[in-house]
Amino acid sequence: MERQKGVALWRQIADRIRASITQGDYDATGMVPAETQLAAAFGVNRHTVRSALAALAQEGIVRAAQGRGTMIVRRDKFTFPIARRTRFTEGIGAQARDLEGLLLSSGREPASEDVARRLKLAIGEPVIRLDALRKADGRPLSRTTTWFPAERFHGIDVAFRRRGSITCALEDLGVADYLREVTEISAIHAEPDDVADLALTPGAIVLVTRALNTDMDGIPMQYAVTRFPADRVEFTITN
Amino acid sequence: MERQKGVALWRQIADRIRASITQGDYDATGMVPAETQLAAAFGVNRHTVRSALAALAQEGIVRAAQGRGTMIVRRDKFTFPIARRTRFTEGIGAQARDLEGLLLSSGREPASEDVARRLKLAIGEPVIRLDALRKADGRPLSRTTTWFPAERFHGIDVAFRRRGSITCALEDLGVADYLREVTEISAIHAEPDDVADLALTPGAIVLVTRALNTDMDGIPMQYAVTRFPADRVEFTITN
DNA sequence: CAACATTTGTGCGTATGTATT
DNA sequence: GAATACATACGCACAAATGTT
Repeated sequence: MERQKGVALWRQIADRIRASITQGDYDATGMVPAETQLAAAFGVNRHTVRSALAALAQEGIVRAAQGRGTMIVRRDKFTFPIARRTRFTEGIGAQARDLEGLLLSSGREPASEDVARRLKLAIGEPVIRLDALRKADGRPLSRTTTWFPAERFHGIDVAFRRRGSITCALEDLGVADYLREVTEISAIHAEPDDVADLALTPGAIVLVTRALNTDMDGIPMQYAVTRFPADRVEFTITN
Repeated sequence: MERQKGVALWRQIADRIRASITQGDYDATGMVPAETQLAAAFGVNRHTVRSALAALAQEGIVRAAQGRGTMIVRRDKFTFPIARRTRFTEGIGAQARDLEGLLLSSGREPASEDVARRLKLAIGEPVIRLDALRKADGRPLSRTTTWFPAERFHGIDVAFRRRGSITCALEDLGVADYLREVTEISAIHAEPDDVADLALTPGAIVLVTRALNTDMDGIPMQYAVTRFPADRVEFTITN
């Protein structure tokens, strides 16, 4: 391996491996050669190859598995539409064969500063919190924490557990329709909880949405913070 | 350092340093202690500390500088509104003291498959491409590549260079108003170009928007792919 | 200006642990 | 169980950047 001036060896190697992957050199096996082989091929120490592979893993291009090797990752994304009538289940609907919504936990709690501000409640007023995980074709697709004013939406947790969908649960509570008022989107690195819940690798990207839904009269109804694995989801806003 | 079963040492150390940072232990200097000091404090090898710091750097919490140390990063985000009338300059407007738009390069070229589809042109029809960098208060805020149908928008490159804003440039070409038809949002790890253009570190997150603007008659006018540093920007969609 | 100490960056060698085949 | 392959951790050495003397 020739040393380019000023560019670390492991970076050069990462670039070359990335190029080989996109060029399809490893398509036969779908795997990158073993670290020892790469080290020999490039004439560097195995640690140097590991630095390169770590960078690629962090980019989500490859995924190393202890004892098996380093696999090349290829997956396409779900498109999640964001509009005035945003519905999770309908939105993803046709893109997956199988959708499920799991209620992880729920509870009644006093509204935090953030939740109170969004739902236009006083701080400390009771809200119902739902923690839900949504899966598409068996793979985690989102992790939502959502809050409802407690008095108006008593029983929403039971309804959600039964129906597996917020929209359906709200129907059961007599809410025929609702609107998405505002959505905030940001992106961060996966935190330990995300790694666990969304089956991500540390360093993966999580898209975070903060959404406020109102009833047809414009009264705040639901505030939801949802975390999506960025390698499996993208958003579409149609105006 | 006690070894927890099944959790790598460097992860435990990363968690402890992160906790110390959020707790404000290092606020006096705004820096993390030197690697050798941390290694001694935790009773581990310097490489182990480096793994931990690398993870934190990758999360954007710290930033290491050769010869100086590892600084704690603290910054807040610009909010970029996405709506039917989305205008970059107006959108960021009040949030920055100083906004500038730089034309990096421009040219006339045949429409690629992607560009042609979005602009509803035939593949190969001439389009004008603009590469622009936007800065807020001297810091790169976005990197846009945008395409216009060549015949209708002849001279847009000159106009943009003069005005530093797409909206103003379009005004000069007689386009008083336009609408955002659709916006796609995804998030990826920074690529080498992003690192250079947006002054990011490798491993940072880039928010990518793909937007189609039409004129008031709904005719596709501009297709833009914009890359934002995720640590400096978030999006708001108001329905 | 030069010399020096400090601090992070890179790379190699070695050893051991752990998961998979 | 044995072989293979990735994961973690330590130790050493030197390079490169920075700040100080």
